Amino acid sequence: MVHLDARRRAVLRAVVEEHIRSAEPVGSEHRALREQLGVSPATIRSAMAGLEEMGLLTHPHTSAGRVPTDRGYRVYVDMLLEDEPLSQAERQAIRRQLGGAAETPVDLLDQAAHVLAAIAQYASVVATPGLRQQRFQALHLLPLGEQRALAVIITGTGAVQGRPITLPAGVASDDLDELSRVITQRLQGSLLADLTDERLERVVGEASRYHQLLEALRAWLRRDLARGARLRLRVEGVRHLLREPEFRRPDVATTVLEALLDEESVLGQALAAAPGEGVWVSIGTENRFEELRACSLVVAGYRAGGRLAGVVGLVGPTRMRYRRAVAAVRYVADRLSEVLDATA
Amino acid sequence: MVHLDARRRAVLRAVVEEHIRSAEPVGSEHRALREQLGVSPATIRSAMAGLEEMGLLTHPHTSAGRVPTDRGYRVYVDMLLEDEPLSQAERQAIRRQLGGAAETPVDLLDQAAHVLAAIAQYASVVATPGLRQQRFQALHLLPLGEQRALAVIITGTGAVQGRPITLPAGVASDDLDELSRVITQRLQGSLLADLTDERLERVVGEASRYHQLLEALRAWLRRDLARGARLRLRVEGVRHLLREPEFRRPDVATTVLEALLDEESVLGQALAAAPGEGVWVSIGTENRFEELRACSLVVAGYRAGGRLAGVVGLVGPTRMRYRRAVAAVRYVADRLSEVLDATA
DNA sequence: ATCTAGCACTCTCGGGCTTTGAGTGCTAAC
DNA sequence: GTTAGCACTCAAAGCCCGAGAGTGCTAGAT
Repeated sequence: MVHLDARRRAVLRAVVEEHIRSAEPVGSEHRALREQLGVSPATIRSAMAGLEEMGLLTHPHTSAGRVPTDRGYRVYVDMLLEDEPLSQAERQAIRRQLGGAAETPVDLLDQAAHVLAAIAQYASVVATPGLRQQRFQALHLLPLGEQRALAVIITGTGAVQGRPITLPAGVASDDLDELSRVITQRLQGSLLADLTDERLERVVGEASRYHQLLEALRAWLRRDLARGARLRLRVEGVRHLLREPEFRRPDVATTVLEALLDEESVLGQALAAAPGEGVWVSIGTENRFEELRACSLVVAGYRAGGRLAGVVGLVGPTRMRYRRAVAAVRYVADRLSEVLDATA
Repeated sequence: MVHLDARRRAVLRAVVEEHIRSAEPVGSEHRALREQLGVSPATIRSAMAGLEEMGLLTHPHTSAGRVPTDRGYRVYVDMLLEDEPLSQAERQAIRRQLGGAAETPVDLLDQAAHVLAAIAQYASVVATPGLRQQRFQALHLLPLGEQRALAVIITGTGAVQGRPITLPAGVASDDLDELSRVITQRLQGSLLADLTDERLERVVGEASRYHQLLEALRAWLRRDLARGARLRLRVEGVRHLLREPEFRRPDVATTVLEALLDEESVLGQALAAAPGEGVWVSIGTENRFEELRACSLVVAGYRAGGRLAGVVGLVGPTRMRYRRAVAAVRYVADRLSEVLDATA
């Protein structure tokens, strides 16, 4: 942990906040700075020089003002960040969006992404849990013509997943209902991730004639497990990023947008680094991925059915309005948990 | 319809194709042009002057070469476009992606978007039909605790849509199965768009105690109808656009990306203008929406279950490789129709 | 009648120059 | 420890100019 005397602390905070506001390097004679700190430019200069020595500020070139480094933002976020509660109107807007009509969970998460992007004016992302993170509620095998059926899994959160499967020879349509009922009864409440091969095997007895059918189900789940690492991501409000001056350089914009839109695995894995508790901030080069080095993430988990279900967050430039971002993410995550925990 | 003599025709084609290749204004002394046309620059110049007069070419400034106008591209596409069949390898790649494992329709469309973007190197978009465009296959009401049920609609293409609804007082869990069966039987095969209020009403008898439940179903469908205009869109390969020189200007890029990503309704409505048959090309200012004036769309419909189900297409700069784009879109749409028509 | 060559003209682009001014670091006085 | 003064540095902006690309026009060749 870095130690800062009161003066440097004040200077760091002022520089960071002013830079966040203006997007320009901040000089020692800057008006807002002088007013806020009430000391002479020379004094500010010496503090700045110290902060630069510590690696918290930097200089684009000799005659420019100071700009926070990623480490500078880190210290700011860790030590100097004050809460900036959302306005009453904003809270209401969020609650209205999320508390509205009983939607499907997917709709709800879409709306969360939407409102978060709108309020924070950055790109938002919601990672919805893969199948395996959810609890098995029921399986329904629905006849779908000759030798084919639609397998529908319903999860604890009310999500519905269907997939057509081919029936083994010798399984009639009439068996499907019975089979559905048996499987549902036996597996209800299990985490889908826990449905290992053996577990499924035991459900209907080993040498059963349903073997082939179970195999299909298993393949389905396994496939979903494989893509489980990269959760399903919903990204919204990308337009806000393009307004930020740091993303006006086309190469930077391209890199970031690729990471957000086309290579979802990058963002997904970056999000996976978030701890379960609280609001997590990852700044610039702290991100595991090169592509996100111009960005910061502000992320929080949300809960459904009493368990951590996914994460919701913001992506912005490192020069991000962390106060607002943290407040918005926290509020949305909390509301989301409230709604989802209630319905599960 | 514009009339062009052979010379102008050849010059227009050469200019358009060279500009597409190089992204630069094309001068009358341009090497490729002279070689291709085999006449002197002066001759080319006079043809160009004529084409400019007709509004098919333009001049960024006095001493620059010519650039096609939107109308120029239009004439090129309508009169001068030759087929450029995809390579064997590309066809195979597309077929592999689309013919693979029996996926859910949604997965299939995602893959179509993916492979199309990869092959054409532009952004791709796939519009999947709204619920109402599909045929009703079955309804299942699945108990979901106290007074609540999950209504699952299965459509002809095997798509699954679920939504929790609240049961009217006096409807027990046991009734649900029976009710599901009745509704399924009566409605099977109907187009969801045709499920009008009266139609639903008749299904279980008028003053029925299921009234409230039907009301919920109806609301669901109606809601989907409302959002039916904007189909569900899957956009991929946006990164390719950012590589194009015309999208390097941040304001242009912002406008286009907003239209593609955040304001799906814009793209959706633009796509809705596509006719059902063949490959449709919409160039720059021909697009209904201001935001897309820097873009061209190349779009074709695909069929499922014997009916037009949705559209698939590309979004690129007006300086687009139309030959490739048209070939790729046509091929993907055809393969998609093949697969979807087969499984429906 | 069409094409070509020649030529004067226009206008953008890029390089190199200078000026400007913001911001710094240092030193010495308070 | 703080402040004022001052010389120094360096990017950004403006400016000028030459180079070069491309044009349109006209007169002559085919």
